Amino acid sequence: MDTPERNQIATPISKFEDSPVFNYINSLSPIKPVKSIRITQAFSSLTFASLPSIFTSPHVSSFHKESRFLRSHQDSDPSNTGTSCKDENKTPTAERDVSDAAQVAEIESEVQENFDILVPIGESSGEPLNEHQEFAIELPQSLKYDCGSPNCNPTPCGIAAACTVSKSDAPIVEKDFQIDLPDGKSHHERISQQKNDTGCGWESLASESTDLLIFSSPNDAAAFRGLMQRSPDVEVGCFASMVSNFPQNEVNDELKKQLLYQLTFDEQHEAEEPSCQPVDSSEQKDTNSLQNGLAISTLGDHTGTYSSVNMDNEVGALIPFANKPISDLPRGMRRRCLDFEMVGTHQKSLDGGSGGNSSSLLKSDENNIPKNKQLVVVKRGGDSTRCIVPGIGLHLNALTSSTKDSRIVKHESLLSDVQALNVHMSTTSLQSPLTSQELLHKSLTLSNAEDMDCDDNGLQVTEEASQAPADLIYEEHGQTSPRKKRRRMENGGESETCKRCNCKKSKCLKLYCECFAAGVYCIEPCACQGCFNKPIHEDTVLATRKQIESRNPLAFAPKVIRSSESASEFGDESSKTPASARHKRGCNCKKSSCLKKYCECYQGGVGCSINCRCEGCKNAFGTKEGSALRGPDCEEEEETEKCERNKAEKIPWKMENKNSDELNLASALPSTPSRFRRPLVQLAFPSKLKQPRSSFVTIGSSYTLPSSQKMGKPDLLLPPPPKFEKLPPTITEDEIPEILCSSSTPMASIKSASPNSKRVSPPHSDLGTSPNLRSGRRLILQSIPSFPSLTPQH
DNA sequence: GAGTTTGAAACT
DNA sequence: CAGTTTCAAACTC
Repeated sequence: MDTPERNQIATPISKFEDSPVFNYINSLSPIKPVKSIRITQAFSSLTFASLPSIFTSPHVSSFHKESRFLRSHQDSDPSNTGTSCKDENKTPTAERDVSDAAQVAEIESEVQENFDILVPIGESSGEPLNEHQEFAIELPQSLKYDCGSPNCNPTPCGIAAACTVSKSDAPIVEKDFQIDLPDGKSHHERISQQKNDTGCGWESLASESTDLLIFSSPNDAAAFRGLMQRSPDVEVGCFASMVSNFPQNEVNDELKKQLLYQLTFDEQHEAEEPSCQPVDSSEQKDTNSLQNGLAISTLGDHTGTYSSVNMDNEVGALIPFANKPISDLPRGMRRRCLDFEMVGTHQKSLDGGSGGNSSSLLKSDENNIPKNKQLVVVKRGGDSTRCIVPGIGLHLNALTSSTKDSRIVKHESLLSDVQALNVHMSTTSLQSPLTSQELLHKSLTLSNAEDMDCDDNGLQVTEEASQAPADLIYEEHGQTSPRKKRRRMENGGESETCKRCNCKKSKCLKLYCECFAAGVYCIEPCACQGCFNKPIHEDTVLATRKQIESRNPLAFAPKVIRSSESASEFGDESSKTPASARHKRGCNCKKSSCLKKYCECYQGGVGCSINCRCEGCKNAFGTKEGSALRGPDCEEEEETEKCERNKAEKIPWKMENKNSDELNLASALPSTPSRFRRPLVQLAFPSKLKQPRSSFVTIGSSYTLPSSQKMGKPDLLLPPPPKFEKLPPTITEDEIPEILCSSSTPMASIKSASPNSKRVSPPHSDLGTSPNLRSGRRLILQSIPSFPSLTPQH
């Protein structure tokens, strides 16, 4: 789609330049390096991205596609994998190549280390070729990123592409790529590709995942050009990918070195056109298809790589990202979430054998990697563990409210956050590799650190909000029963994250299923039986969804809406009581008096309204009678008072949370990643907002939990808060129509929303230090389709 | 952890 | 649209 890629990560280029590797390369190359300028770019690209549906499905389901890709790729190109290496070793020339490759590999690894890029080194510490192969997968992504980012200097990418294509003997498919030359000029380059092997790569990329080629069209690129600044990270990634490829490609050392050098600086606008030439000369035969094929699958992983760069080198690097408009980030991440979640989940299982599995894109070998560089092992396993996090916002928010208490986060929440991010990414072409990566990387890094805490579940989540919003460590060690997790979440207060259903008969294809209702795939932790709500059954899920929507278009729409103005401003909101939000359809409680979570209103943290048909309503957030008697205006006030009274007795936590949350949001969001996360949450919010259950939380909902809750110690005085102690996911009424009406395409939705400029933050706008949470959130709501669109996004 | 309660979702 | 059934979460013990 149109998603521009951004690299928000401020790459430590300077560091790179200072590194021995750099010097070495520099010495080899006639080109004189210019001191790189560190660019912090605000990520606005996301804003443009279309809102992806939670279900990555039709369009997205990058995961599936990726998987397919990998499979096909492998099948078609067996030589690319380990076999190729063996063959090379057998031949004399191969030896030389191998040695060269090894040398290059060394360099590469060093370079990468310098960049703190996560690399799949693990298995192949002794096998340069393998390592390279693994690296090779990055190339496609690099291309993607470069191409994707408007400002990004595509040269490297262009080169890479050219290389890939140049040697193909097979029939080729021509594609137009816009390449920005170092001199700043852009022109179209016709790149031919192999149709057979490569075809799967580029073509697939183009056709199947429009995401990958974000700016395949010049127009798009131009459109976004102003918005985004190319980030060094991207370049780095490209660079790394390129380098990795060389050995495989049997590129001669000189060329390799030169290329590396050029690539490195290309981004800095110092690259020279000649850089492409080496590529031409280089021989890329086998790797083309592989690289291309992997490209899609690796996206998620890549993200991680980039993030890692930021994370390791600079905590502050994340900031730029954080500053980006909320709407932007989440989206981008969504798509990737799927991949990432896998990463996080599988980390532990790396040893197990990701091995030949195409799924294992990134592997890190601790031995090979410097301490501070945590290897992220990404194992792309089957569909099993994908957790789409419904409530990223919550988690993130919770995380952001850094405190020791917050530190221990249920990894579930973290996962969910990450996943949610991934989901966004996956659904939208826009990806902010950093976000997902950051999370993962951070989590990984932290996991090593002493800070980690282990959950009952075995998931390890560590959060350091104080340091960086993105500092989240999550690791899944084991699984626990859904109930346990749920409990945890409740206790911890971050529980909204991942939904874990326990469906036995519905196959998770009905609204009974919380996961399905939330628009997320079931994940490993779910205890569901005969679950079809998995990426592998994407078609089924989508079809079912459509069917349900056909019956009830609002089936997946948020159930709780916030009264129009309330949300506009933090201050306002903080003063408002839950009553300002209402359950759209109302509840039908008869025995629970709307005082238990059986009641959707209560669960959602909102008062009952005239729409409710409840009997004996005693909703602590506002009774039906109360709302009926008073007008909306009075209602709020009265309810507020009422609520306060009630809360004091029954559910103080709610008010407290809300107020504090919002306040915190106002104060804390700016600095924390949560800002953008919130939007994500909403975006991610599936049509159905079961707040308590889903992790999706409306902005302000869960910013700060009482420390006790965070710690997992609910206030004793209070009744068990609804799952979302935070605010229930709510959306303003005026927003709802937009959301519902909003087309699946983000751009369109944005456009429609943007007229209400107050709410929408310009994509390019730099939130900077003072992000406007509201705007971000609003933007999300408006732009995001209530439910993941069933129709593929183009 | 098993069983019960509850109300939404689904079905008729 | 109303009544009934099914379902899974919420709750209780």
